[in-house]
Amino acid sequence: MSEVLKPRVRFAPSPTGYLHVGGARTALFNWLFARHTGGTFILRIEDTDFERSSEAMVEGIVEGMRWLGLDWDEGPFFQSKRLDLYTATAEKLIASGHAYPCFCTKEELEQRRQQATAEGRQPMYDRRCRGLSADDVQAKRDAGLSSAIRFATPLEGITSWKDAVFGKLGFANVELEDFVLLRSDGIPTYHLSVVADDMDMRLTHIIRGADHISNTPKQVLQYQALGAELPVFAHVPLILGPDKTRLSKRHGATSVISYKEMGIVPEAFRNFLSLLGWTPGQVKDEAGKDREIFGSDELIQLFSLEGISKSNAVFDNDKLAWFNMEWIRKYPAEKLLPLIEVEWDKAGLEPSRKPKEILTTIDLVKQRARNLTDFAGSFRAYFTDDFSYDAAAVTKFLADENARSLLMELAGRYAAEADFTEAGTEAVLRAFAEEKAVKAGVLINGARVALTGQGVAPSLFAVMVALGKDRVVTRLLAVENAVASVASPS
RNA sequence: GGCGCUAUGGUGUAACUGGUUAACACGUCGCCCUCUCAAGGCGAAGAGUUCGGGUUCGAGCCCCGAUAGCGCUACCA
Repeated sequence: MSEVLKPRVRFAPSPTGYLHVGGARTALFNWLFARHTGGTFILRIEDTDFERSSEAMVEGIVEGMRWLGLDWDEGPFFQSKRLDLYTATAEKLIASGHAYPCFCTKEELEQRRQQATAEGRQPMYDRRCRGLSADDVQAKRDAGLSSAIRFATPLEGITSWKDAVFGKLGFANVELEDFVLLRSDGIPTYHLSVVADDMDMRLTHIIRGADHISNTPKQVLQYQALGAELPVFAHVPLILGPDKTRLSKRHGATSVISYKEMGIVPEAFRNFLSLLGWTPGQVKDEAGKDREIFGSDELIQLFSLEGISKSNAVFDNDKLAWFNMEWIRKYPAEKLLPLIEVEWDKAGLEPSRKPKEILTTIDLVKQRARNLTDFAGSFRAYFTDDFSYDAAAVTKFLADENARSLLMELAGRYAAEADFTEAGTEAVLRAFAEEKAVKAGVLINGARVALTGQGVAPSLFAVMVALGKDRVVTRLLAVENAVASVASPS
């Protein structure tokens, strides 16, 4: 009978927008909790607001979750297909005297609300339909009036629960209005559908944004009215923008997918998000300092509700950039390649290199990548012969005609060089510089631009080996093209 | 306005059940390395824990008050 109860949790977005970072973090925490405890993670789409919900948004959410590697065990369930459950739940509530029909129209309600605020009163529903007798109700029904169903909140007392993050939380019942469960068109409101579903899906823990704290008492009341056991509520603090207001479009990218498009690697985003409002405590590295780079297995192992913080957190792009850099460097080239290929496609780049060369080259340049788009941008010349020169770099390092002719001459030396290794190529260049009585730096910097089109690159000789002898010779000989392309921009 | 929550450097966090000069990471600045730029190494600045009271031998941790920020205040979710 009493098998060990495995936690059941859910992520329940409403498809009224793409998966935004706040939602993603909630999903992540639920997922981490489920995986840590060996529980079940359910995806439920809260699409009872037909006006604002759309199929495309559902796909956007799913895409975002897949990108982050958040897989679910059950669902997706759609509330729009479970309406019978909600009406049945509402009827139970009516039968037990916990809910009642309300015939006030939206317009009447709105008008009373405005009047109340104008007179300085609380704009709360005045419960005028709560006292309707069975005859009154029948009479209105006969007159063809439609009704919403409201919950009859207790007129006194306190509704409280123990939140896993915030501790004991409570609201005076007088502050709670007789909220609507079922709209007059029979569609449930959020208040009803969440608890009906959470109960039906036997959820044990409700991990969600702290913006839901205020309507938790409305849900607790329904659990009590239905005689159901309360799940554990865990409210997660919100994510704010740099100006400490709730993160929104004003702050720039807010959808998870836009971070993918910016060249962020999923591990980096997940790692960053996990540490926003949660901490595993002190996890030391070999040097005894706190570590923050965690892969998903480690996050799963470390995650616990106790580590969730109570205060809101600011989304810091700089820190995300740092995680991204760390993770790109950590990725083996084989794993990076498919992600890079997406960037190449977008940039119309077709690598003119052999697959094996590509992998070693990725390993060389990933050390200084800040995001995936770099591989199709400033690293372009490493993968294709179809690249252009950076004007500033050409002006800075290839302005001297003499240097350019030396580079062309140097090409000849390389063509004849048998030992095309880092040490070999360096020896050739330094000997050549000495012979011509020029500084090696001049040739090195010039060669870098000729070979990569950029003023910034890894160590020149490592670049040479990565590109291979033929390419090095060809590109050095083509050094005048660099100057020409910059002088007469197409 | 009402109700609720929160409050540690610029940012994210740490600080065992109150007990050394409040720690770590990102960011910032400087130095080193060097063929460029990152990275890396070394170092520095930056909070006396929102403010004011109180309890205590002792408070970032407990209590009270203030302030600020955020959330909710819909027949949205």
